[in-house]
Amino acid sequence: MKDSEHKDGTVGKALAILDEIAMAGRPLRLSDMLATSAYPKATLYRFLQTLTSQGMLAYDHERQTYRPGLRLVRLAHAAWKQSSLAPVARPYVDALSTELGETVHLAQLDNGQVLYVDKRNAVSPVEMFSQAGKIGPAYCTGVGKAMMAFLDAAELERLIPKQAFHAYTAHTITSADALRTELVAIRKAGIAFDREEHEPNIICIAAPILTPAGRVVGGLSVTSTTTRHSLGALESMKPALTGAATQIGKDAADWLFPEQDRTGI
Amino acid sequence: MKDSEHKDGTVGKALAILDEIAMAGRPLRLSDMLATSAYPKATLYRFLQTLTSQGMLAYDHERQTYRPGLRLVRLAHAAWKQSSLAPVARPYVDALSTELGETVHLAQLDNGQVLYVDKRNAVSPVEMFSQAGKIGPAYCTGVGKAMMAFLDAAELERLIPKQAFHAYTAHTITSADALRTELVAIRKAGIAFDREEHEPNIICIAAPILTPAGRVVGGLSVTSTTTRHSLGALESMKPALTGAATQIGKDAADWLFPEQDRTGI
DNA sequence: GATTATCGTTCCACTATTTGAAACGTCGTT
DNA sequence: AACGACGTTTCAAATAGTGGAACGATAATC
Repeated sequence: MKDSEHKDGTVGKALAILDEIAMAGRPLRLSDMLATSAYPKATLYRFLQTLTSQGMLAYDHERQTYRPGLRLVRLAHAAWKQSSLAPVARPYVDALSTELGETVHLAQLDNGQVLYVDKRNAVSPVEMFSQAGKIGPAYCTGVGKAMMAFLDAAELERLIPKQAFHAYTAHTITSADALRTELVAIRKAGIAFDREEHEPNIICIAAPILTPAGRVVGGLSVTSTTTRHSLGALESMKPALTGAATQIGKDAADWLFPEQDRTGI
Repeated sequence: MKDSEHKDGTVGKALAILDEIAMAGRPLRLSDMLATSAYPKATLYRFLQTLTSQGMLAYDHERQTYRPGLRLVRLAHAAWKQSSLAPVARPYVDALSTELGETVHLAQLDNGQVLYVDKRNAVSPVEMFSQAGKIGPAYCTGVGKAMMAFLDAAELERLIPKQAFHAYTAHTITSADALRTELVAIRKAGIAFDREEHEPNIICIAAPILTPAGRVVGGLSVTSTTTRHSLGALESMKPALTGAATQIGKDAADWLFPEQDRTGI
C-alpha cells in the first residue's frame, strides 16, 4: 500500500520530516537524516530550509543541526487549550489529586498511542510540560487500556495493529489476543489496572472518560508504586476516580456538543 | 514587499493557515476563514483537508469547524524539551520561586514577541501549559524589555517595527523612541521593571538571561501585584533574580555550545 | 602540503503538484 | 418549488517541487 508514502502532497512530506526530527529526541544534521529519509539530498535540504525559515525548526549554526522550533510551542498552546480535555478536566483533576494525594494523569488517544495532556503530581508540585505532550504505548498503560476497552469494535481493530507489543517488563501484554481478553475484562469491570506492565514497580488504576452517550474521549488514572500501595489499595480509589471521570465526560460532552439529545420538552 | 505573501511555497501557505486557526482562539469554519484568508475557496478547502488528515487540525463534524490538532501537542513536547531554555533553567526557576515565594516566569524571544516557556507559581501549584506557549508583547513586559535591552543594534531594529505599541494601560510605552530610551536605562541598570505597563496592578522585575559571551537567550522575571509589593520591594529581589539568570545563562551556553572559548591551556 | 573524503549548497531541465473558476450537491429557508 | 448559503468536486492551465549532477568548503589522510 502506498499509504503515508506519497499522500497529502508537499505538506505531508514536510510534516513527515518535522516528525522525524521531533522523534529523534536530539538535534539532527542533514547527513544524519539522509540515511533514514526517503528523499534525496537536495529535496531534504530544501524542506529543512523551508521549515527553518518558518520557525518550525531551529537551526544551530555551530553544529549544523536542526531541532524542533519554538513556533511549535506557540501553536501547541492553542491546540492544548482548544482541542484537549485538559481545560475542561482541570478542576476535577486538581480535586482528585488533592483528595488522594497521588499523581493523576489525564490522557487522550492520538493515532493509536496515549497522549498525556495533563498531570498533577501531589508530591513535587510542577513537572508539567515535561509530561503534557508526552506519548506512551496504549497496550501497556492503564489509561491506554481503559480507553481501548470502550472503543467500538471498528475503531479498536484499527488501533490494535498499531501496537508494538514490546515486552517492557515481565508483566507486559505481548499479543493482540491477550490484549483483547484483557479489554473484555476491563469493559466489564469499568476500570483498568497497570500491573507493572510498562515500568517495574509502577502501578496504576485507570478509568475511561466517556460522554454520556458512551463515546471515549479520554482516560484518567492514579499512579503509584508497589512500595507505597498494593493493587488492592488502588482499587479502593475506584469510586473517586470514576466519579471524576464521569463528571469530566459530562462536561466534555457539553463542551464538544452543546446541542445534546434533549428528550424532554 | 512580497514577504510573507508567497514565500516558502506550499508549506508556508499551509502553515499560515494553521496559524490563523490557532490565533483565532476558537474553532473556525471554512466560510469564516474565507473572508479573511487570501486564498480562494477550493484552495483553502484543500489545505484544511490536508492539515486535518495530518492531525495538525481537528475537525468537528457536528459543527463543521476546524481547531488546532493534538499532533501539535506531541510535536511541541519535543520542541520544548530540545529547543527551549526550560529544561536547563528548571532547577533555578524552582529555587527562585521557592526562595521568594512569588511567581516566576521564564521566557524567550520568538518573532518579536515574548514566548513564555515556563512558569512557577508559588501559590497555586500548577498552571503550566496554560502559560507555557503563551505569547505576550515584548515592549510592555518585564522580560520583553529586559531581553530587547541586551540585543545588538541590528537585531533590535528588526524587532522594534514589529511592536504594536498598543496602550494597555496608562503606563504603557507607546512609541519606539520612548522604548529606545527605556532600553538604554535598562541596559545600564541590568534589570527591567514592568510598572503596570501591561496589566493594571501587575508589576514585575525582570533580568535578561545572557550567555557568558553576552548573547541574549531568554528572560527571567518575578511578578507581583501592587497590593502585595512596591517596586522598591521588588528591587530588593534583584540579587536573587540576577544570580539565577546568570547561572541559567552559563548552563545554557554549555548546553548550546559545549565547545567554549577556552582561552586557558 | 598535497590529495582525498565528506558534507552542505546551488543549478536547472523535467515533472508532478497545486491552483482556482466554475459547476455541483446538500440542506435549511422563504 | 425556488432560493440562498455552504461545502465539495472537477479539470486544464500555471506553478512549484524534484533530484541528478556539479560545486565549494572543510576536515581527514597520506
